[in-house]
Amino acid sequence: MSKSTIDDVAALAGVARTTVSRVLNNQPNVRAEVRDKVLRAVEQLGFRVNPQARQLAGKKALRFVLVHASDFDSEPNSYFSSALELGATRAAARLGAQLITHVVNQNDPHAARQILAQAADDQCNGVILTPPFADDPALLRALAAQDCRVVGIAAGPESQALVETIGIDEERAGHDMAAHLLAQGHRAFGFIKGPAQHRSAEGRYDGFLAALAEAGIPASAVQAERGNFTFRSGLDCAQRLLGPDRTITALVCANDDMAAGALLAAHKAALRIPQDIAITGFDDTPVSEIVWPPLTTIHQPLRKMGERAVERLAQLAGGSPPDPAAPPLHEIVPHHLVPRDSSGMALQ
Amino acid sequence: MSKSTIDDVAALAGVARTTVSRVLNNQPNVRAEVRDKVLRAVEQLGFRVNPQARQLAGKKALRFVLVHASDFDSEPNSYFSSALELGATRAAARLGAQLITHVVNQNDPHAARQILAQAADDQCNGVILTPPFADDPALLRALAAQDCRVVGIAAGPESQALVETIGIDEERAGHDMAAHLLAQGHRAFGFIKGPAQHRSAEGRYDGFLAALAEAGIPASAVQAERGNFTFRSGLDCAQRLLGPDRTITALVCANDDMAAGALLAAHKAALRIPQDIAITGFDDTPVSEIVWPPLTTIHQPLRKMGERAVERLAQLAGGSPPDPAAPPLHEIVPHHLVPRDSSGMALQ
DNA sequence: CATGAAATTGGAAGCGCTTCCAATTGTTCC
DNA sequence: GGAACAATTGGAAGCGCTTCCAATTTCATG
Repeated sequence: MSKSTIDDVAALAGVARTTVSRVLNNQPNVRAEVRDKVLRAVEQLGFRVNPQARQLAGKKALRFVLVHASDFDSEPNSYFSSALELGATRAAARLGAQLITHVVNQNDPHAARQILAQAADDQCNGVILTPPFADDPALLRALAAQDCRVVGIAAGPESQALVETIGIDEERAGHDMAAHLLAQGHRAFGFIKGPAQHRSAEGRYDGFLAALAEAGIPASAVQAERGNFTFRSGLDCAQRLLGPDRTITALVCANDDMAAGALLAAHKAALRIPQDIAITGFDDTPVSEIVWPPLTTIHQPLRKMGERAVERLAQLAGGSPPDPAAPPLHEIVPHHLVPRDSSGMALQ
Repeated sequence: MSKSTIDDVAALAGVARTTVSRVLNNQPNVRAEVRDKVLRAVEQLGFRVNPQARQLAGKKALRFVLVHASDFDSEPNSYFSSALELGATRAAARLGAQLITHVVNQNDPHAARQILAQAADDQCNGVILTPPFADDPALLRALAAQDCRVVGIAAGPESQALVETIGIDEERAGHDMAAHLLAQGHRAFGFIKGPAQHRSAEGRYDGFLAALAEAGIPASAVQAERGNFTFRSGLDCAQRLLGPDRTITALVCANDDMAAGALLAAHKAALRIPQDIAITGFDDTPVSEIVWPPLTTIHQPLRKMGERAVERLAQLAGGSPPDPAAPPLHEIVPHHLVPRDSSGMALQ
C-alpha cells in the first residue's frame, strides 16, 4: 500500500522528474516516444499525483470562501447547501485549494458587513455567494472594491452584469416544463412562484409563460400564487388553487418542497395524481423521489455548480487580470426534465 | 489579500520557524513568554496554517476512500450520502488528507470484490464503509487481510466486533423516542421498522420496546410492520396500521422518509396529527422539516459521523500498530430528540 | 562537416511547513 | 566558579511537486 512518487515514475521511465511533470501537465517539448514511456510507467505504478504537493510547488496556494444563507445562526439543514458545498469541496480538494465555509443569517441586517469582514479576515482569493446574497448588488460591489473575486450562484440578471455567475437557464427550464405538460394535452394551468426577491427563479415563470404563449394561451389564463419555497406555502397556495371550483389540470411549482405541499393538498382534496391534476416541481432534490407519486421536476445540478464555482475562481486567481471592458460571464449549466409519475400520463 | 506564512510570524515574533511550529502544534519546551509572543504575532497577521504544506512536510500523506451504496451505478441522490461525505471531505481538507469517493451498486453480486479492487488500486490508508457494506463481515475480513483499515458507519454488533465503527446509540435513541411519547400519555403504539439487514436500525426497535416494557407495556401489544426506508413503504405500512379499526395513538417510524409516507396515509384517512395520531421519524434529514406538520425525529449527526470517520482513520494511520488483543472501538456520537408538531401535544 | 537555431531534457531551487540534530542558555550541585 | 545536566531555541534537510535556467541533442542549412 505504498504510494508512488514522481521520482518512482521518473526512475522507471528513465527520465528526469521535470520530464514526468511536463507529461503529466501536458506541457510541450516532449517527444511522443518519451511521453508514452512516462505514461506507461504511471500506469504500471498506479501513480497518483499528490494535489497538495502540486499546489504548494506551483506557488498557487488558493483559498476560497463559500457563504451559506440560513434562517438561523447555525448551519442550514438543507439539501441545496449540502450539495453545493459538496461539489465545491470536491473541486477544491482536486485543485489542492482550501475552501472555508461560513453560515450567515440572511435576516440579519448586518449580514453583508459580516460577509465583507470575513472575506478580508480569511485572506481569500475569492468568494462564492448563494441566494439571496448573490442578488445583493451593493455587497457585490463592496467585495469588488476590496479586490475580492466573486462567483454568484443562481443569481439574477442584475448580478450577472456585475460578477461571474453560474446557474441553469431558468427560462428554458420553465419553458421545458410547460412544453412537457402541453405535450400531454394540458391547457389549464396553475403556477406557484417562489419569493419575489429570488430573481433567478422568476425566470422559471417567464419561460413557462413564453411556452404557453407559443401555444396560444395568454398569461391572464394562468392561475398564479406566490409561495416562499416551503412545503407549507406550497400546501396553502395549492389549497386555494385546488378548491371545489378547480379548473386547472396541471400545477407547476417553482421548487420541489412547494410541490410536495401541493401533493398533500391534492391528496386531501381526494384528487387523483396525475389523472385529475398533474403536479410538478423544480430542482430534483431527494424530496422529489421521496413523495408519492414521485415528482416530475427539473434537475438542477447543484454539485456541478459548486464545482464550477471553485474552478471558475481558480481560473480567475491564476490568469491574467480581467479585461475591464469584458462583461462577467454567466455560465449556464445544463438542466434536464425528469419525468416521473406526478405527470406521467397524458390527459384523457 | 496576501497570505502570511510561518516565516512572517517568526520574523514578527523574533523567533525561528521551528519555535513557531512548536507553538502552533502545542509541543513542549517553549517558554510561556515566547508562546505568548508567537500567538500575538499569529493574531496580528491573521496567519492561517496551510494544511497542504503541513501534511507534506509531516510526511503523513494520507488518502482515504469513502464507499457510497446506491441502487444504480450513478451517485445516490440522497441526503444521507451527501451529508456523510460533506463531513468526511471537510475533515480531510482540514487534515490535508485526500478523500476519494466511490459509488457501488449494492445489488451487484460483485460489489464486495469491486470495493476490494478499488481499495488496492487507490493505494489508500483506509476505507469508510456505509450500510449495507458496513454490515458485510466477509468484506470486512478481506479488507483487513489486504492491510486496509476500515471504519464502518452505522454498523451492527457483528461488524463492531471486527472493525472500528461509528454510530449513534440506536437503542438509547429508540428508548428516548418511546419515552417522549409515553410522557405525552400514549399507551397504544405502532412501529414501522427498517430493512431486516440494517442491523443497527434494529436497535431502534429494541430500545423502543425496552422503554415500553419499563412502562408495563408488553411487546405483544405493539403493532409492528416492516418497511424498507422509502416513503412508499411508509405509506403502505401506515395504511394498514391506520385503517378504520385503528387502535394506536402513536406511530413510530424507523426513518423520516417512511414517516413522511405515514403522514400522507394519516392525511388520507382524515386523521388529525398529532391529536388523533402522533407520527415520528428518525434521522432529522431535511424531509423532517419539509412535511406538514413537521416531524418529531431523532437527530443523527451525519456530517459529524463523516468527520469522525476520517479523523479515526487518520489516527489509525499515524499511530502505533493496533493492539491485536484490544477490541475495535465503537464510537457513539450523540443523538438528540427533536420535538416538532407531529407529536407536539399531550394526548387529550 | 561545421555552424546556428530550435527542440528537448535535466539540475536545482524552493513552495510552507515539520522535524532531526546541533547549538545555546539556564539551573543545580559540589 | 566550574561541571554536569536539563530546558530551550535554531539551522538545515526535505516532504512531492513545479518551474526557471542551463545543458544537451537534434535539425536545417551552406
